Amino acid sequence: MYERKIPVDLDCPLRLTMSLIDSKWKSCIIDELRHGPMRPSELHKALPEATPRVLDLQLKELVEDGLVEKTIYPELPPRSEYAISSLGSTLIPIIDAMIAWGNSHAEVFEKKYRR
Amino acid sequence: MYERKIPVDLDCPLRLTMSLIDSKWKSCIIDELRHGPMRPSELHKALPEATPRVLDLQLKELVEDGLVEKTIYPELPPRSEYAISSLGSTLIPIIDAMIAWGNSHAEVFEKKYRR
DNA sequence: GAGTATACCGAATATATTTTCGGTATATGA
DNA sequence: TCATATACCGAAAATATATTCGGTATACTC
Repeated sequence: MYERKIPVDLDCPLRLTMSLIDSKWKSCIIDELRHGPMRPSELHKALPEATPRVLDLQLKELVEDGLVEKTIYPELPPRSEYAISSLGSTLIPIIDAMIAWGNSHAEVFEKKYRR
Repeated sequence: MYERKIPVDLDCPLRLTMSLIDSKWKSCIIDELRHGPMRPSELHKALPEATPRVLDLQLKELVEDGLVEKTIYPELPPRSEYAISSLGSTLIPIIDAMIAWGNSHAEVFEKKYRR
């Protein structure tokens, strides 16, 4: 996450949690990684609406925050894998709750957000 | 929420849920309103880091999304109150889970985000 | 009459975030 | 030799979001 001029008060536990997952793709990335480690190219196939660049940027932040772990294999062509960390996996119940909420209430927002 | 040029795929339940609460102040607003209806001026006192303007904008979106209900009292000076709706209250377990997570892991991020 | 408080809103500006584009490097296969 | 695939990154542009400023209107108190 970029540094804000006026930094958010992260003493608030809600703000702290939100700051870790509230970007456009982070929660989706965590949701994808729950089933096992993935390479960046696999992640892009799973989330085709996200550009490789933005996945790269957000994976980097997730690693910095300790929610995801990166493994580099010294091969050519290069290979790396990203896996959810034990800290990151503690967020899964929250992700699950949001998925369940979205499924339960999708109809309410169906018309509103229909493309 | 402002309309995106390339609209997000809200068929994904996770993205749908996130889209409703992932702005800077919405989750905080919902958290404040859980204890009862509040007037805009009260909300601003409770969340002094948020400007009245941004609270106004985000309350408007929360009302549009059906998560918050607005009551206008025909008095002068004007008075209005915002209350969490029954739909909005179904988000409270998610908010609670995020608060609990933030409390549990605050130490991990203490140094990182210390001002 | 001047100051205060209320809720709300338009518009310009500032900031944050994402996207787009192109480039690094190296091995493989056609 | 040329195209492909891999992961990654810098920089500019585009977009999204938040902030700042000032203004609307009204009734109250001093």
